This record gives sequence, structure tokens and C-alpha cells, in this order.
Amino acid sequence: MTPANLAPAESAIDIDAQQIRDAIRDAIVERRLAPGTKLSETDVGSLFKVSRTLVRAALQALSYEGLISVEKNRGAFVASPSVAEAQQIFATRRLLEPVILREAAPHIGKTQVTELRALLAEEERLTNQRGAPARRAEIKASGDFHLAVAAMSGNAILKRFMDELVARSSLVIALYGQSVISSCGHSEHQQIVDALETKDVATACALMLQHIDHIEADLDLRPARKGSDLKDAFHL
Amino acid sequence: MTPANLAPAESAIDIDAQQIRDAIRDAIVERRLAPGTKLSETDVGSLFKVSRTLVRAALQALSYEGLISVEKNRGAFVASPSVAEAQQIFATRRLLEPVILREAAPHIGKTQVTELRALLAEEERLTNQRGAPARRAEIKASGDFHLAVAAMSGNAILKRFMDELVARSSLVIALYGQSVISSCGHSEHQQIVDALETKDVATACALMLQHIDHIEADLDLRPARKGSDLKDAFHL
DNA sequence: AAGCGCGATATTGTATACAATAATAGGCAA
DNA sequence: TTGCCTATTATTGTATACAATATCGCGCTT
Repeated sequence: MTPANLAPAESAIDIDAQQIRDAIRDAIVERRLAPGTKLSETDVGSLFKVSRTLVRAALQALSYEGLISVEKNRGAFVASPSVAEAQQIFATRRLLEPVILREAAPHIGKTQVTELRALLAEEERLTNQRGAPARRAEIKASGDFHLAVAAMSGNAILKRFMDELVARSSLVIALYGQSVISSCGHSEHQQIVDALETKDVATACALMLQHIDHIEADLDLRPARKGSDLKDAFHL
Repeated sequence: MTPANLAPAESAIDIDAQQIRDAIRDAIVERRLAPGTKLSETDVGSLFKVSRTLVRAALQALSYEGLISVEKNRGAFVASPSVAEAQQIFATRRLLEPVILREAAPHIGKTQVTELRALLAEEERLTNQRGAPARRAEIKASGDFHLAVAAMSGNAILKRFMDELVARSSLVIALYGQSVISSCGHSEHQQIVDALETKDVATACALMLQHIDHIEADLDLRPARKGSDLKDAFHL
């Protein structure tokens, strides 16, 4: 499969590695590229009208983020996190997000609440809209909420860690998600903002943990899936 | 300055990007390469007897880790974290290391304690040894202790986050450290292991925070240093 | 003498060419 | 027909060539 669904409107002249990286990352996060999809250097290159050099740079960067895996002499593939990796990703989010919330809380005033509510509004708008593009935008918007909170912590390092975790979460949801319905309960984000607005950090943290639980509850993280249990797959 | 102190014994045939990256990272972490040092692509390439292609790949990877900064059309330099960055690095360690400790604690049994004590013994051996190479090894060993604990958490993602933080901490210490003496109080590591051995996680966390405080206390993180305050520098 | 501008030089950015490895298909033998 | 082996093809890995940009030094001007 040659991904023809990669470059939205990047026909602007003079693409650089960073833009390619962002375009591919967006495509992965919005699930236009399925886990396992091969990203051939020449294909991607011709798509963006650049040489393999820049493509390789972009792919290398994405592999560092854990969004693609490059196999020596075989090429780059959109990552398919194993069950174990999926569990680690969410375990890490459970550990980090409360910490981030506590860090961010002191910096959250009227301005920040307004900013977060704007994100919520956008989420809601997308929820009420139908069609695949809206679903994709919704996935991204849902992640953006978590990232916005992380940014408010004022700690760029934490923000970067969350960038990675949110992006990889999207992959996990693509692989193991069951309900087609939105990945993130929108109302839960709302409740978290409410708690933040009243400076009730403890409640906000509790809600965040519940929220992550709910996301993970929608996942089917049973061991199978890895070819080994073929008989099991047919037996039922 | 062309770094002649980079490749220890890498004359082994067929170096790849990963090895170059590791060699440079070690050189940075062990402070054989000072912050601000320029890493010219051709120089590094001829040093390892590879083309610029591989060097660029290695440099790109290191820039993701925050160990070097690449300026467009100007080249790559060993990073010199600003005061603000330095503070964020340590702030993040203060947030993460207790979390890691709590995660690791359940997995720490006799075997793990033995492993940690072996690291402590190595640290002590180096402390009692004189000469620059021993000092370098000591810096690395001190970081290795923190990384070993992170590894015991069983969470590869947390481990990777700590990899980055420990490496960058080494840069900060190189830049802002005052005492020439060892960066990490060795006895503090020992106390932490003692607490872990008795499953006293709360104490271990408290000791860890104190430990980080002590490291940071040895730093001179006053704003100056950035050229702007020349008059201040001479005034005193 | 100091400052400015311009040309020479060196270094990085990108594309391409070549080498090495893996995937594929076809044919041969059992 | 099935299985294996080989030749072919395609793709990645690495080096090199060329283009673009920045740096440095020289000479000119004021």
C-alpha cells in the first residue's frame, strides 16, 4: 500500500525534513496511516517531491518518537505497539499526567481556563459533525487537550514527554480500540477543566486517572493478536 | 577546536551511525567534550572514517536527546543549556525520580540490591582513584546508578526519559558546577539503596529529593553568564 | 584608523550515484 | 504438485557530488 493519503496541501514549495515529519506524524495520529503500513523512502519522497535524504531524516526522527519502527535493510513501518508497550504507554500516562496537572495548576488562571474551554468547544463541534475527516480531527483535538494542559505546566521537557505519549496512545487506540466512538470522553475533559477552575487539583487528578482508565477500558489488550493463537481465532 | 578526544578504540571495522552517536554521547556525558564545542561533520567523519551521511544521522539523533544543538547552516554544537533549561531539567528529575522509585520498589529484591551495591562499589573504587579518566568514569558511574534504578521500574519509557535527563544533567553540571569534586554524593546513593532494601520507599524518595537538592546546590545558576552582563563580571 | 563591502573559502543542505541486502518469481527436481 | 534453489528486481545503506549559505579576510572608503 502506497500511502496516497499523506500530503494534504503541502504542494507549497520547498518542503524540508521537519515538514515531512510533521505531515507523517499528523497522518499517523489522525489514523490516516494504519499501524504496520510501510513507508517506502522513494514513495514518500516522490509524494513530497524531495529526495530520499530528507525522507530518511524525517523517518529517523519519527522512529525516535516511537511512531515508526525502522528495520535494518527492510524499511520503515508505522509502529504497531505490542500489548506490553501499550500497557507501558498508559501506565506512564497515569504516572505523568497527575504530576503535570499539579505543576500546571498554579499557572492556570482565567486566561488558561478560557483557552482550555475553547479546545473543548472545538471538540464538541467535531463530535456533532459526521464523516471520517471529523472523526480524525476529533482524535487529534482530544490529544490536544492533554497537550495544552502539559504546556501550561511551563515545563518544556514534560511537554515533550507528553507529546510522545499522546501520539503513541493514538496508535494504541488505532490498534486495540474497540468502540468506533470517540476515543476520549469529551465530558471528562470538561469536568477536569471545571475542577481546575476551582483550583481543586486533587479532584482534577482523580478525574484524570478515571479518564485514562476509561480510555484504556475501551481497549482490547488481551495477549492474542500475534498470529500465535490462530486456532483460538478460528475455534470460536 | 577539533575534538581529538572522541574515539577511544573505535578502530574496529565498519562503524555505524549508532556507534558514532554512542561515542559522542559518552564523550559529552563524561565531559571530554565541553559545552559549545563545534562538531564539524567532516571532522567527525574523518575521525570515524565514515562519510558525512552517517555523522549527520548521529548528530540528528543527539539533537533529539537535547545533547547537541544544530543551527541551520551553521552546524552542530555540544549543547550549553541555559539557566532556565537547567532548572527545568532538575525540576523534572525531582518530579520523575520519586515516581520511578515507587514503581521500581516492588521489583527490588535481593538480586537488585546486589546489583545496585555493585554499582556503588564501582563508584567508590573510582572515587579513591586519581586522575582525569577516573573523574570521567565517576561522572558516568554516578548517572548509571540513577539509570539502573529507572531500569528496575520495568517501564522502558520511563527509563528512556531518565536517560535523557541524566545525560543533560551531566551537561548542566559541566557548565554550572562549582566544586570540582564528584557531582553526586556517593554516600547518598548508598543511603537510598539501604532504604530500598528495607522497602522503606517513603524514605528512599525523601533521600532522593535531598540528593537532587545537593547536586543542584553545587550549581551556580545565577542569571549572568550570557555575555550581556559583562560589566557585572568585571565590576566585582 | 575604523567601518563597510565584497570576494574567497569553508561548511552545511540536498540530490544523486553506487553498493549491499532482502524480497520475489521462475524453473528445476523429487 | 510441492519444495528448494537461483536469478532478478526492488529497496535500503552509504558515499560522493553539487548547490546554497555563512564565515573570514582583504582592500577600499571616509
